[in-house]
Amino acid sequence: MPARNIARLGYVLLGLLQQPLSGYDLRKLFADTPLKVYSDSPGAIYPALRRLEREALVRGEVEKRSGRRRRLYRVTAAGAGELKAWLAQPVTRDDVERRLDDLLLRFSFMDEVLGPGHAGRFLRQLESELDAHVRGLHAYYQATHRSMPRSGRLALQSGIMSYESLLRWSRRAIMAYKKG
Amino acid sequence: MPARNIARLGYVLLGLLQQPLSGYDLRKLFADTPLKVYSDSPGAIYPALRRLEREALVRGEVEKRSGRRRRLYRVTAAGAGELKAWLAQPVTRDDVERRLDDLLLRFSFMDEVLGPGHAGRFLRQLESELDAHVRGLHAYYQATHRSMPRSGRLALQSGIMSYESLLRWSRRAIMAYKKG
DNA sequence: GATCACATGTAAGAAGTTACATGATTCT
DNA sequence: AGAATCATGTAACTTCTTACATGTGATC
Repeated sequence: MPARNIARLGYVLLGLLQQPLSGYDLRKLFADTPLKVYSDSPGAIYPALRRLEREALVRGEVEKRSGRRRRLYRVTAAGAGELKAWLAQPVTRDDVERRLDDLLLRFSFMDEVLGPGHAGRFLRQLESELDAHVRGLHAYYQATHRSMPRSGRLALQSGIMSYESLLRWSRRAIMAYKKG
Repeated sequence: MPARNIARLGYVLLGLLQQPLSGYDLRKLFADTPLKVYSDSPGAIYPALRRLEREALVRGEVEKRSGRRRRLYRVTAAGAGELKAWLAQPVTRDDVERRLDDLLLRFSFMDEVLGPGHAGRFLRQLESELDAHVRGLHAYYQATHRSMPRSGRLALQSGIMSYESLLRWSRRAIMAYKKG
């Protein structure tokens, strides 16, 4: 029943629309906050909202009051279900290796949407996959670093350090969830 | 004269083709090494190689010997020029905020293609922009963390920590280049 | 009155995804 | 002989980018 094709931006929108917002509000979020990684271009956001509306995952209504006309979007029950299904997916090795940003994005919505219990489970899965991946990266480094140019070697080190930093974060976050 | 439209994958290919490789070789690199972040799908790689060849940035020749026929690609002088122009761009705040992966990718090719002097300058620019961005993130955190749900706050912390980790890396890398 | 911020859209094109398709060679 | 791997490609579809377009309300 779920398994619609929703692009990453679609999930970002579903997550942010926990409170009703207009396309313009969303653009400002993408322009002014650390959500900058997502495009604030109208050519991305308005069509994405229309797609979600076509699938009945959000519903937009023109707001009457307050001067300018603007279309306020709200998540429907179906939309909330799609978001939950996305958030509830297990953490795979492939996610860690190729879609790390998605994992953090999912986590950022998790407390509000699925509750702290699920966020804790997610973090433990993440920690385990990160740990395994870091080991793999170290092995790869050991096997190859001698034959790499200096900047390539340093770039690989930066990738490893960045995964290690996220691993430390995940452990701290697990502690934060244990404390309640 | 440069300023052709080359997608990220195009630059990855130009960088890797410092040594002659086939499309299949490239796919294996993307499948088996930390370059996994790039797609190993034939529907991405073969068309990308053809585009580069159409622009005369690479040249592919069918290798005769050794059983199977395979098309080995080499970078042309024009291709090397495009790669250098891309690598030589200054590090901007926008790069740091929205295209961090590109910056690391560029750095990984820099030593071989532009030499250590340029790599050192790049690192100093990167360190400066990262430092400024980390300050901005801290300010944003201070201003907003009280009104965020726990998982959102933790996700933001992870972003900040990851930039801080890269900042520390950049300082270490600068030292490595000073030592020669 | 002009300019800026608000607010929403469309069109053309680039590039990636998934899935399918094909054939050669090597291995068991 | 059959399976796995090598090796290259295409087609349909989705989504994003860039650029253009339009109009309103608020501010100087």
